[in-house]
Amino acid sequence: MLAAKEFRLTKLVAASPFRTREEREREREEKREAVLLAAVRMFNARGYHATSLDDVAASLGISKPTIYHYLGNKEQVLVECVNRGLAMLRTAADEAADASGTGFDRLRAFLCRYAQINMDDFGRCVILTNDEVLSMDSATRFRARKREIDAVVRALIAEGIADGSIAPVDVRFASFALAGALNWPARWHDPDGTLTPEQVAEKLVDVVMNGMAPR
Amino acid sequence: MLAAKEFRLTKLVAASPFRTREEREREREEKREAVLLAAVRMFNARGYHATSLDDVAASLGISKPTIYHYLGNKEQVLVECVNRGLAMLRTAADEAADASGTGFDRLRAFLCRYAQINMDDFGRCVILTNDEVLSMDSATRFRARKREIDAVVRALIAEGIADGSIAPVDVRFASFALAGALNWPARWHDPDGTLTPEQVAEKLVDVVMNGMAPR
DNA sequence: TAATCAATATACTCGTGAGTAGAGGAGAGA
DNA sequence: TCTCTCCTCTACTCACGAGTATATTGATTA
Repeated sequence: MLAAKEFRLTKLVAASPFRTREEREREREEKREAVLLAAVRMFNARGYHATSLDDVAASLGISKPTIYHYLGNKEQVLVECVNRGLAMLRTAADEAADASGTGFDRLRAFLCRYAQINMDDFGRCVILTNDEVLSMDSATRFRARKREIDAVVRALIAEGIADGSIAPVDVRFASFALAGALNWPARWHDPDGTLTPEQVAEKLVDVVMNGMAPR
Repeated sequence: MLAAKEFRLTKLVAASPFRTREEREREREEKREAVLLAAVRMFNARGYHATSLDDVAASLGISKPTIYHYLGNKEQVLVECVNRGLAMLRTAADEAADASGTGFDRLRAFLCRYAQINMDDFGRCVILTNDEVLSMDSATRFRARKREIDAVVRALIAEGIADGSIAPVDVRFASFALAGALNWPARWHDPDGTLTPEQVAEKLVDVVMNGMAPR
């Protein structure tokens, strides 16, 4: 069995319709991910309540029970989507915490990444999902994970104030203002537009870091 | 008839259960407004789709057909709510356009008012309502009215840049960033919290106008 | 080769919520 | 007093969408 798989891996034979256990598991994963991607795009475009799993299934050319074969229920579909977005944010936050440089520079770098994630399919979903649509349980976990990200922003601001690279602003309100400014693209950014998420992020972060007042 | 009303207006008699035509019309208006207020609060708290008109009616101690007696359908309820919010914004925008002072000062004053409106019941509704929930027709009008407000923000920024009171920022992205930062309280502000909308608005505007960089 | 399992479909159930039909009661006006 | 209009209700209809029961097919395993 192992020999057969090794042989096939050498690509000496055409792709076989017979799958090994790993291949089947990988395919299952791929299908699950495809369902989530199709779902998150429709959730983002039309809203969670306005999107039926029949619609999602149709967009993939499958039927609703197939979705239920891969995911427990509609809420779990949404939860998996926001979890992917939250995971990206978490990674970015961890990198910011480990980075070196002034508070200002580290905050700036993190915010750029944060804004970019908010223009990703799964990242947008984190912003567009209101916790009222979730069950109490999921909503609690969701809020907790968002709070973790916010805590990192506040820590970075505080560090910047401590090292003198950031003006002595009100940390709480600064984090609210930054979050709002950088979450907003989740609602207006057009992925087909001329500007890439990187460019949009850069420009927004410039404005919010420097403010309006001439210096 | 007129004499009877005049007599009653002198408050020489106790309030009568018999209504004049004007009183009846005013009462009808009041009831309509009460429906809208109850509806917008539930829409804001639980989302438009998740709120049934049965719920709204129950919160007023009436039945659903009574709501239909005052308003055409569910979408019209929502449209009337956002129109009230948009009207407040429009008024604030007109005042800003007529005000005197530097671009910076006028922008600052307008943004404070803008942020406060976003913490009002009807103002929040403007932010929380995604145009996908509206019919194409209503959505088009909605977007157009929001664009008018945005145009005022951009004009104020441009004037500020012209008169030197505002740094030469990218007008488009500055307006996006400001809008995002000041719209966000619609999602997190707690009306029962310790800070009034005025205080919140003031603090947020401070942060976004001055930025993070030490000056 | 028989039994099993994975993937998918069709065709349901069932609850919910928008919107309506129609009745009743109460004040206004003739 | 009779009628009209306004307000409100109870009791529906109807569509939609979440979730399920069950059949089928093809591959896997014993």
